Amino acid sequence: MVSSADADDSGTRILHVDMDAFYAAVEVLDDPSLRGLPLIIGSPDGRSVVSSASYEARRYGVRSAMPVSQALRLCPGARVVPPHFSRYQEVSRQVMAIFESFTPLVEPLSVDEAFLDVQGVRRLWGSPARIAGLIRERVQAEVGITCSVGVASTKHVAKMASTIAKPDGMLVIAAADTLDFLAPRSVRALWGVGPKAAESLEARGIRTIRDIRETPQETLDRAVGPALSARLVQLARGEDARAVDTERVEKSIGHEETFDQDIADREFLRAELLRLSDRVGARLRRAGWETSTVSIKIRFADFRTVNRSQTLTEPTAVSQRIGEAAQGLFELIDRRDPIRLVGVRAEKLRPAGGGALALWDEDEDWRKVEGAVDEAIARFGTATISRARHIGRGEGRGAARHPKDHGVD
DNA sequence: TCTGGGGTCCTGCCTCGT
DNA sequence: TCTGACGAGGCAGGACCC
Repeated sequence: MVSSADADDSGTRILHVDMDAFYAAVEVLDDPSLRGLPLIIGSPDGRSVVSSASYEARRYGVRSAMPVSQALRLCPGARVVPPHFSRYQEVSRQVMAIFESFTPLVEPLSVDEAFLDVQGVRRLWGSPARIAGLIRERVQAEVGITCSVGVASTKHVAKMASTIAKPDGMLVIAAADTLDFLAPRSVRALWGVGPKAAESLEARGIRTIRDIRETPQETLDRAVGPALSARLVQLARGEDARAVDTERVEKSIGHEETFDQDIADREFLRAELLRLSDRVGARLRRAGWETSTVSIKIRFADFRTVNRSQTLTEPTAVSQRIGEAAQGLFELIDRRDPIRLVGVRAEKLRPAGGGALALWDEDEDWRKVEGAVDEAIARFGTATISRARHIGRGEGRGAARHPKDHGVD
């Protein structure tokens, strides 16, 4: 589906750009002999699931997150290609650079999609619909793969539009058309409605977004809980005040691994926890973070999953201490059955070295300082206000930072 | 049939301090 | 000194997203 560049885009400012079957497209880019074939990106053996599938494979019912074995039963002629994540990252950087050449307000959601706010660059590039067209052309010409774009007044509607536009399409929803666009669509199309929430809503006769608008709040609360129901009502009304956020920070870092076969050997499992802790610690140190909460995840052969977490007496980025905590948590689990997955995660991150600081400059507006303090407290539970000798450009608005980074007085 | 790995967010329960 | 109410925070589980 392709809206024209002169489609009515009045009241729009948000673009959602989504690469089409991204992993499969990159594999075709690197090996043109794969073009036109049904492709499944995933490990051919073990317990892998489909990470991505070409549109040729999707025609057979192959979907992401489906076990590869099941996908091969649906599409026996498919080629299974192991994923090359570092290569996807590399192509992703190329694509994001194109987005950023149009507007600095780019919020990557994952390797293959991003929100763009183009309100401020209309005089430079033209209307949002025209910018969407230009982006599609440049991604195709410079990277060699296709993308789909949704253009709308809010993030949520832009994302819905890009989904409908797929593959290799573009859909523009003028602000005045938002409610009509939303009304007949399934509740499943709303952000945050997965299989469980959809089942609960449909059991109450709530099937479309129009139904959500017409259902009393108490009924929705009972169906999906107060937090989600409040969000759904807003989205169903076309209200979504979320701005394009260019500075999202990760809140946890973890690694997990599913074994080819279930494992009961405790020593082996303890060693695996140490190995995963080592990877987590290395990532923390690279990012300059410490963790104050370590959690482990254990999934048994029957798929029952348990989590155990512990708040540390001292925050750390030392792999050995994370590993000791992980092993200690593992010993708290009484069940001794074979295990299919173990994971280690570092939560409640803060800058390494201990100081959660809200920095401010001589000439900065005090309201900005207040914002920085709020943010530091929200993230780290504490904030120290310090005057910085120098804060470089582009290092983050009101971000909490460690004194060593800035030469604080 | 057989369910990855990386995350975020919400809910409910429990404990602890005031 | 004891007791109950209440809020904050830790912890566990689960839904959801890509």
